[in-house]
Amino acid sequence: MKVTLKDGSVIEANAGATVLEIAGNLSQALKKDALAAKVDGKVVSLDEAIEKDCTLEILTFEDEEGKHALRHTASHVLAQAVKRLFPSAKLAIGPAIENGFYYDFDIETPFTAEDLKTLEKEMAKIIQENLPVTRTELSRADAKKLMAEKGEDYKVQLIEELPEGETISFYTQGDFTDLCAGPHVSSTGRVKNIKLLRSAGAYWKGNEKNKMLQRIYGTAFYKKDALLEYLENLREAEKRDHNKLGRELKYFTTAPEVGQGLPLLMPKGAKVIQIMQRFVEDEEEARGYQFTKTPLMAKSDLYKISGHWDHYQDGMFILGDEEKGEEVMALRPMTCPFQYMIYKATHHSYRDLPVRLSETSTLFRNEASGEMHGLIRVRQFTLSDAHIIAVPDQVEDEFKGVLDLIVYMMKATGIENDVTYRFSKWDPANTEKYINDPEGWAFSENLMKKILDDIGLDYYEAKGEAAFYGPKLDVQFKNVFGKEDTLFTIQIDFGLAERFDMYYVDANGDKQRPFIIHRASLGCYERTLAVLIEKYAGAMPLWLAPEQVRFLPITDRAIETCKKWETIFKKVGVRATVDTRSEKIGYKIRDGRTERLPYMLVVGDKEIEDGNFAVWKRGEGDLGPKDAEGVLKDILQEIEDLTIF
RNA sequence: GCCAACGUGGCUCAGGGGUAGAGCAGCUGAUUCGUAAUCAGCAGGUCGUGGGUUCAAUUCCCACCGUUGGCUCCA
Repeated sequence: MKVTLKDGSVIEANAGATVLEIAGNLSQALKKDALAAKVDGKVVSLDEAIEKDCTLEILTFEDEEGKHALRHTASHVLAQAVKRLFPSAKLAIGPAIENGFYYDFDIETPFTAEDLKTLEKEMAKIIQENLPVTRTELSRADAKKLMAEKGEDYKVQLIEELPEGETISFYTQGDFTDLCAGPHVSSTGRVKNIKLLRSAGAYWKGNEKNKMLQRIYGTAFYKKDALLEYLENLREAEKRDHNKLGRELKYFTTAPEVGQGLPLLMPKGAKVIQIMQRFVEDEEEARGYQFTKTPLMAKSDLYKISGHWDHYQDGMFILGDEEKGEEVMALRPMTCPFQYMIYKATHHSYRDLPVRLSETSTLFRNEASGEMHGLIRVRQFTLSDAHIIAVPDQVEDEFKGVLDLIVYMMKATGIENDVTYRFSKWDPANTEKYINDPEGWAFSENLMKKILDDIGLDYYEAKGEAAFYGPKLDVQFKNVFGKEDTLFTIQIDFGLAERFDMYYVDANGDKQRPFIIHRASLGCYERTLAVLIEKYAGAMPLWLAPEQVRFLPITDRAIETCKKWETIFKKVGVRATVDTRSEKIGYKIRDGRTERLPYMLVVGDKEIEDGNFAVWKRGEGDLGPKDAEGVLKDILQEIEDLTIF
């Protein structure tokens, strides 16, 4: 039998030889690090017997699939440890995930932090035992019988749900057997470096109507150094956590009396948001948007038309009790219906379209109490919102124009390489959540797909992530904990024009339904601020820095000169202050560094004499004395360079 | 909303059944200083809130509120 290797070379092997045996002929190093293999493109365990000619690729921890196999086995080791220490626990599922693995258990009492330590020790034992991991296949009936005998109700359910004809396989290590498609590494001894990270509740099948299971998250690495480095990186990343740093640097705070999800933006945070807002509004105006200012609340009637009353009521703050005969109002969770009323207030010819209505819009959403997170998930936020009402022919160009605007905003804030694009589609099975109009969905999703492919955007598709009225292109960002959130979004809405009876008059004098694009250009400012704090570890780009320049007088004699320059800097739009405290220069520098100031300009007797500043620049340190006028010019130039492309 | 952990002065934390401590920040005074913390003094907390157990609770128990991570949801 001929086995073709990754490098194209062909080796002879006996039919029925296992991958490991074949690999053994290759090189000791590769054999030692081998975790799994790819045979004809299919990932398999190393004990897989090969019967006929094939291509073979050995997978190590360097390969995604190898990493996956190791971590998947680690999750089985965890499950085995749980079954040993908590025999009554029932197994649900335990996959490898991006940076590790988890396993869900149904257990009477949730795991404590202590339990995790004990489990980790038990896992170490199982690893020490170096149990071979073996695969067996069973018929559907036998598989069900086996799991039912063991009382593994969840596994029985999983088997029942497997499609007809699917191979049903089990993996066994010592006294532990689990339903699993595999592949796995060859023995528990291969899983060397594990760490359990946390326990958490998780609903069976991710549905909150189902029972809550106990999930344990962990990670595993092939090399110990890599594990330690990963854990260290986690700690480092968390130092950039906007929720900690943003408070320390006085961007925002919260107060229990004000409420959950209602952050208070302090002067520095408010300043950054103001800068972004001005930037966005100026840019949008230049790109043909018109601005509106609409009410923060409306009668329930409006939301009944829009569909929010049916699809989004849980997410709204509702005022007034209908049963008491009061008028029922709701704080707005979205801007759309308000801007639609503006559109409807005028008759529109096809010649008027597209109409681009923008609004810096404060919205209210009643998030579940466990959901709030710093500035990223809040109950009140301000969105750089807009709706483009267009004739069908214009949708493509408008969509591309919006994407161009968003990319422009990302370049200005420097985050264009930190995002991923998600094409969010509906889930036909979930008629509760979505407008049930399969034709409309098909049309708008195809249209969006065509546009995305046309642009050549690198995106992935996600079912069940659409808005209730149409598909979305979401620009996703991961925070320091690896949690992903939507930063910007472009949505094609095929449903609401009909509901609101919005129309334009076409060339034949007939009424036609327009398409509507919903979009956010720089997202919601609170969230964007959070992202910037994490991205830059609090050191805002110069043009966004709430304080750009601080003058540091060395003695009181220099205060007057500093104040004079402060006025000059401010006059040309540079945000400058003077540190007039009677402290040593080292103390003031230290303070400025902690606050991540972009520039500190030190002024002493020498500088006054020579008309200089001793320049301290963030990231570069002490640059020595420079001509005062020249410094101002350079700073102004730098600010301009950052925002003009 | 659900699961877990946590809640001590503005911040970071120590302590622990007998009614609280440090550093930083703040204030006052002195110092006028050359690139990551000048010195001294002062002030600041009914230990998240409310119940319960106890002779006694900040410490133990319960509930609520809040914070953090996860689930569901989502800009």
